[in-house]
Parts: sequence; C-alpha cells; structure tokens
Amino acid sequence: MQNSSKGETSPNPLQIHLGYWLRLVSNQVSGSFAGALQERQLSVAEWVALNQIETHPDITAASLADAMGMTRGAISKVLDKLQTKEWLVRTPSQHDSRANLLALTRSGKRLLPTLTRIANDNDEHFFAALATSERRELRRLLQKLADAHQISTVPVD
Amino acid sequence: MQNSSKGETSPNPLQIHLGYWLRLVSNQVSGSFAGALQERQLSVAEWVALNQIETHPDITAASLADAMGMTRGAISKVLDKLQTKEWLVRTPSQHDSRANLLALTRSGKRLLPTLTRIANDNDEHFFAALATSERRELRRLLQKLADAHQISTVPVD
DNA sequence: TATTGTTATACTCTATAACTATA
DNA sequence: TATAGTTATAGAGTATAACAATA
Repeated sequence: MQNSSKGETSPNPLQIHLGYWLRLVSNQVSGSFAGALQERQLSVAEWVALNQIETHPDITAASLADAMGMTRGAISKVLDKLQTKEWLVRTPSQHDSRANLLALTRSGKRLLPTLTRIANDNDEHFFAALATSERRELRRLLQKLADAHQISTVPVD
Repeated sequence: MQNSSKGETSPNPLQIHLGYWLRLVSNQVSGSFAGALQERQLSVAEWVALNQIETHPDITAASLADAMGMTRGAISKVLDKLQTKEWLVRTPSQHDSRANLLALTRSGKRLLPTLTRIANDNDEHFFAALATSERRELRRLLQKLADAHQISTVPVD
C-alpha cells in the first residue's frame, strides 16, 4: 500500500516507470546527504574529490575530471575551494611541469573519517527499512545495471 | 565483476554505500531521459508538470508546487514556458479569482502520448538488463523505501 | 601542434523576498 | 491579515571557449 492509502486522488502515470521510483528514492538519499555536508560548508562534488584524491594519490586534475564526469574548468573551481580550506595541495609534476599532482593535506586527511561517518550514517539510516538480504539484493540489482550499461563516472550530485 | 574487471587501480570507498549505486544508476536513467526531452526543447520539470496537470485537471499552481516540491516562483516560470508553447491555459477560478485553474490545451494533450513513449522507451531500454522478476523485485524494494520514508513529492530532475 | 590547467563568460535552475490582487 | 500568483534579484553549479605555459 505504498501510495494508495490516504487522500490520494488519482494514480500518477509516472509511477509506471522504474526510473521514477529510482529517482524518487535516490533524490531523498542524496538530498539528505548533501544537506548534512552543507552544514559543514561542503558540496557533494568536494566530498567526492576528497575521496578520489585519497584513493588515487598524485592524481592529476584531468584524470579527476574524467573520473567525476566534469569539465576541467569545473574541476578547477572545486579544487580551488578545497585548497582555500587547506585540505588540498597542488604540486607541479617533476615529469611534466604543466601537470599538478593532487594530494590531501594533513588537515584534509584528518577530515575524511568524519565525513565518512556522515555518509555511513546517512546510508544506514535510509536503508534500515530493508532487511539485510533485501539490501544485498538491491545492491546486486543496481550493480548489474551499472555493469550492463558500463557506467563508470562517479556521481557528484 | 561489476567494477574489478579491467584497468581499475584501487577500489572506490564510496562504493560501500547503497546510496552510491542508487545515484550512479539513477543519474544515468534520468540523464538520458532529460537528454531525450532536451532534443524537443523540454525540461523534466515541464514534463512532470504536463503529467500532473493531465492527471489532476484544474489543479492550482500552489498545489502543483507542493506536489513537485518546488516554490511557487519556480513553478510560475515552468508554467510560463508551457504557456508560451501553447500547451497550457490558465483560467481564473470562479470561486476564487486569485487562483488560476491549470489545464492542457488540445495541443498539449496531443503531445503527451509522444512524450510518454519517450519515457517508456527510456525505461525499457535501461531496465532490459534485468529479468522480469528482477524488475519486479527492484520496484518492490524501491517502493518499500519510499513508503518507509513517506516520500511524496514527485522528482523533477 | 597537442595537452594541462586556469580564467572569463554565459546559461540554467532554483530559492528568497517584495509585490499586487483578492479573500 | 492571510493567500494566490508573479516578478525581481541573487546564488549555485556547470559548460564553453579563450588563454598561458609546457610538451
């Protein structure tokens, strides 16, 4: 009885699409996470960039832009913000002085566990409505779709 | 082997979150649908508004704003665009002359089946990777989450 | 010539708030 | 006073394209 319980007038024809339900739920999860980050003056793109740099030390801005599905101009601004907050340093590469190698500062590294906990809490709070086996099945189905469509860029919103 | 097949360096810690996979997949589905609409100079918000007005004839702008989770100012602009394209008429209410009753024009009604087909094709193309039983299970899980969190506003992006 | 990265510019989308008209 | 709707303004986020430095 997910949408026919109280006061509903007519069914919404958009609901026939799986994409509708996917977006409905995804917007809620991502929206509440974005809100939690915003309380710390941080965007989702900044959070993803911090993670990518942590995972791929000395990555370049161009590679990061590719991984995040953003233009270099857009990435440049995200990196500016992280640098202003002193969570990031850009070091010119020895091999190619056009390129900057990206790395987290001590302060940036110290921040990550806190942000990770926010992300974990958000995820756990939201998916607590599902049983463990259901969460496992949902993950399997989503990964199957991601695999079938060869989706590789990390979502940044 | 959804993400460990070729050329991957290190696993992405973001992938532990179900919300990550949800967003990854949802962005792809919604992004390709938005692109298809854009070829017809139409935004997702316009498409949703057209559908809501079709489903709830003589709805007011205020109710529509609530249903779509947008402000009245934002809805007003969406309605302006639909009216410019002559898919929508705003008729002052008999009972309350402040309120406008929203209705589709003949041209707007004629347009909807075409847009619905685009939406159907998009959905079918994307979820063809799943078996019928898997699609059914995915829908059940998503609706269970929507129900548990009482999500009622229609996604418009 | 091609590539890395930054910057200038413009555009889209939306919220906030001021406003008009009506209740 | 409160509500329906519009409009003016501002902000966030991103793409495009021009640019400088280096390869």
